[in-house]
Amino acid sequence: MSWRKEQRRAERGYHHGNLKEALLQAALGLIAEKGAAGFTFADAARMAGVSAAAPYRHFRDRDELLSSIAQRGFEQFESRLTAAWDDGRPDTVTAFERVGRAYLAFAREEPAFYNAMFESGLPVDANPALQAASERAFNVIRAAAERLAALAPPGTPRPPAMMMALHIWSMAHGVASLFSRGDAARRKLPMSPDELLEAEVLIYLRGLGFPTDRRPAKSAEPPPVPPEASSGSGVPPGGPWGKPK
Amino acid sequence: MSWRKEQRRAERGYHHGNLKEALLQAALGLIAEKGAAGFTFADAARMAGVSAAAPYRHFRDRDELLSSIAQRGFEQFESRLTAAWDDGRPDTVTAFERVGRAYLAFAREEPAFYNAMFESGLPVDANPALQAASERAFNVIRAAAERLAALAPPGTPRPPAMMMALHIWSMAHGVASLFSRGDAARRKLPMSPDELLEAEVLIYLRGLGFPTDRRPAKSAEPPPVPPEASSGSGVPPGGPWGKPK
DNA sequence: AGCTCATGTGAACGGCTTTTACATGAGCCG
DNA sequence: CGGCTCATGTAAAAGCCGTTCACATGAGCT
Repeated sequence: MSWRKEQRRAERGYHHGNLKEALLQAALGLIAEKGAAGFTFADAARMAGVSAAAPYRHFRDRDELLSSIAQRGFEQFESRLTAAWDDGRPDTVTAFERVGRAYLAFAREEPAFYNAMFESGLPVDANPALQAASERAFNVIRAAAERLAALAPPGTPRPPAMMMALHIWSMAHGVASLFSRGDAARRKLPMSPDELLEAEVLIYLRGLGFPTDRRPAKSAEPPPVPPEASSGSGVPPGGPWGKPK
Repeated sequence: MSWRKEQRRAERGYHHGNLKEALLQAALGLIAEKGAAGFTFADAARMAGVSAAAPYRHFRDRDELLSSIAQRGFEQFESRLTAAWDDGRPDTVTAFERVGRAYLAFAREEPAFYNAMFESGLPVDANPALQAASERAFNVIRAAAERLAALAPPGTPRPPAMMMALHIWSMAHGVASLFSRGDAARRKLPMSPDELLEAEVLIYLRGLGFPTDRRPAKSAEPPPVPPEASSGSGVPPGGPWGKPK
């Protein structure tokens, strides 16, 4: 009856060799399936082929495993946002919107990370490393907002970059957690979450006085790269939303 | 040692008399304290002074209790949003922003409900009654957006009300779940969550072409009520954000 | 070859969820 | 009033999980 476990053991020996990593991977899969709440320490151990007590050699407790995953998640998140931002190329507004799409893409493609980071209820502030990682990710948005704010049309008061960053973050997180994940994604929407967020951001930027109908703006921005005939996903003609019937 | 339980029993008799309600209240308190994930069926039973098996006479399982709470939450939510909207008085934009503040206020003041509704991970779509309640609440925002959209400045394409409603919802939910609750509220922000959301909505509405500097707009809106010298929390002079230094 | 210590095991404790058989007593019926 | 019935409660038990502890194993160093 227990030949399974014995065989497992025979295959890999008494010592696993890479248990910590195996546990992280197992947990990632389980969280993606059943959410951080449904994820079980014992299940991860089973999946790695070790006893229920083994994980305690690598993580103080279940929460520490979760924190480790959230930590990695923030790091990957930061890296993806940074890549999307691409230092503002080919122009600030285009790059800014690409960051928004990257946010949603991450939430969709890495549900386990996203869950651990934002929906697991673990106290980010209680863990300095975690908090720092979270802050580094946010700083990508913040830096992008900074560049954008610097381009504010002359004559109008310049919007605080920090505020813009918080606004953008809240929009992206709102769309992701309400419409882009799990079964909530099944709400019938008139448009895809990506389109929804893109329109939202465009309208917001327009509210700040940024020209958004054509990119790059014909304003004072020095194009770091010759503008390509970009953006198959750019603004549809007639504004950020489809043409009204 | 067990005089406690015996005494409890002596006080209220073998039958509790109102266990279902007592369990709901207990659960509400527990969820507010420890989150939906940390909430325990057994704990609620203990708090109500009954055995661990008693709750099963009133709820199929732990999830059904959670669903009941979410259901009530959506109902109260709807009622509070409806009150805040007040049928668009004294003017549409003012009322619209009041709905935004009511959203945040609900998230802050009823953390247990909000948690059960949006953060407990229970499948809203799987429960028709729950889904319907959720939809009714959203419809308040949707109706408000409808009224607002009808006031779109002439000459510009009229924004779809559904899209506006989804945008506003995502902003409110984003701000609430990132900045307005639990320990995440401790992120040092340059402004309160309420101010943050208010500015976000105002900038967004401006992006749609709505005049937001003074309310009621001097546009075509027929004021249903003589405009009061309202809004101690209205737009500060100089735009939706504070004056830039 | 032998020692040591990181890593893994099994057993055990307490707590939770859920089921089952049984107990209680409130409300109804004659 | 006496007795029946059934909703509502209880205790006990099975199965799972998290966590701890004493003990086993074997990889790597000397």
